Amino acid sequence: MAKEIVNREDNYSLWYNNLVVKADLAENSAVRGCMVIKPYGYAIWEKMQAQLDKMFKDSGHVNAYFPLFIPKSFLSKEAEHVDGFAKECAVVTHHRLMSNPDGPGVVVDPDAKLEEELIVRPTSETIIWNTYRNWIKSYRDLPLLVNQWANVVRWEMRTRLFLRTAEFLWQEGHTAHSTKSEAIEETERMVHIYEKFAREYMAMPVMVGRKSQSERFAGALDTLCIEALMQDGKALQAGTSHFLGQNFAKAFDVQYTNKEGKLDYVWATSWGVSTRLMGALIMSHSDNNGLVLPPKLAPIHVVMVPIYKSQEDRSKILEQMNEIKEKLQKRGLSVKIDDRDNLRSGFKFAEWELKGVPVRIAIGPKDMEKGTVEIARRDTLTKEFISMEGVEELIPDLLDEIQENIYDKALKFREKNTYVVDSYDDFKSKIEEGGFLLCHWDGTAETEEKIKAETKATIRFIPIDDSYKEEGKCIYTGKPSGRRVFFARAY
RNA sequence: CGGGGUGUGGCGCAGUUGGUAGCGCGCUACGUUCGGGACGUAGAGGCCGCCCGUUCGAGUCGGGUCACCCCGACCA
Repeated sequence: MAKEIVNREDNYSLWYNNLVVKADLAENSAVRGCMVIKPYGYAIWEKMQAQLDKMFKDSGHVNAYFPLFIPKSFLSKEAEHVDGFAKECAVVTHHRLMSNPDGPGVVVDPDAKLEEELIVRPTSETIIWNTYRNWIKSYRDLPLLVNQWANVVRWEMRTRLFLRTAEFLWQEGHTAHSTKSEAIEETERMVHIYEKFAREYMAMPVMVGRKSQSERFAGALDTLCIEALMQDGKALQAGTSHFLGQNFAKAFDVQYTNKEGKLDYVWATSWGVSTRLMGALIMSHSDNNGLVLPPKLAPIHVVMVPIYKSQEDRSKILEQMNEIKEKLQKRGLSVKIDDRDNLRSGFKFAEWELKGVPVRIAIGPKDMEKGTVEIARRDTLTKEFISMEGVEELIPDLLDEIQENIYDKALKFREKNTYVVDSYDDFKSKIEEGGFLLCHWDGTAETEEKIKAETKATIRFIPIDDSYKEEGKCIYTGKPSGRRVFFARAY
């Protein structure tokens, strides 16, 4: 299955390291597991950002910014929360350096020790809720719907490019509501916005579900998620939305006066997606020729490659290309003419395929004679000659078609790799092939833990869709179960 | 944090019994090429991850350390 199409081992460097979207891991020894996102890769992130930001604002949210440093005492105010993050925190202890009295270089000035250590935010619930205490006094201040675009640091034991870097970029929404039901609605609204973004923009089909208790966010009462299946058969959590109950309001004493004039704690949610989405994008669509970018997120929609022998031909063709480029730009497309004179066209074809540009237009002397252009699609790797006249009218439709085709392909892949499994023996053999396994589970953390220990598979999510409700028996214990859940090995 | 592996020009690698480094790609210049990753000629580019040790002499041997990759435990 998956491994025949794309072998992750082989393509890892092709997709990430050799490439464009590539992130060099920083060579400085002090910076562990961080990434440098090159301009082309960052352009993809900017596109994602712009679209998500629009979707947040369209649903009533606003942006704000909170400090990078969190006083250590803040983190310990919510017991479960600190348990979840304590093991992966970067801690600031001093605020000054001095020249080394015993030799060259600089050392930390021992006199500059901070009275209270600062934690580099692994997530911002604590510092934000500490601020919300002063922002929320009345029911008229609610709901408070704030999002932050930021970087966070989690000192993970093991890092992996894009999927789990020590520092990553993300957005984190933190909302406050006067009622429990309103907060739950918000939690659901946001996970569906993520689902829509993944489907419509990333061309990535995702399942919406609920995390089991053991996979829940530290400090949350409920965690909803979007979960995608990568081409190597492993699942990837691509975004989460948490219902935090009144945990943080109580920990930071955020109370408001309700319509009846009584004090009450507010209800909270938080939700986020990160640069992990770029890993998801790459691993969902790429093939052995490199990246395949969905047109809606591609920094360059159309690349134009001239083919020529003489400088005369070259300038004629480039002139023609500029005309087409202008027409395409008027339709809102991003177009690149690859006019580099030192490279052959074949090399350029391969290079732009590696970068995942959805459409390539090549024009040579023969085209100039016949009035045609060669159009190549990145998703299917097919080429055809069409009339130069009116090409600008066809390209937008073609891009839409590519966007759709990439989605369909990913959806078919997931459907083909989702299995209904009713016995534990079957489970153990199927899990080796990868994919989602849809099984009955008795609902206990013990069973989940045992299955994980024996097979490395975890419950990715409990579907919230009622169509998965059905009476059955747990594949492990045989105890009764009211619905099927999705198991997979995950990143 | 445990197990395994790797650190040598920008990238990918070689380097024998220890004797101050080589190949391919890329880069620069010139020429010939140009419809799917061109070729020739001439060049430039390296405190061999870092520290300590053994030795007359260390890329090579020993110890330590840091980083990265893979497999676990942990996690977005």
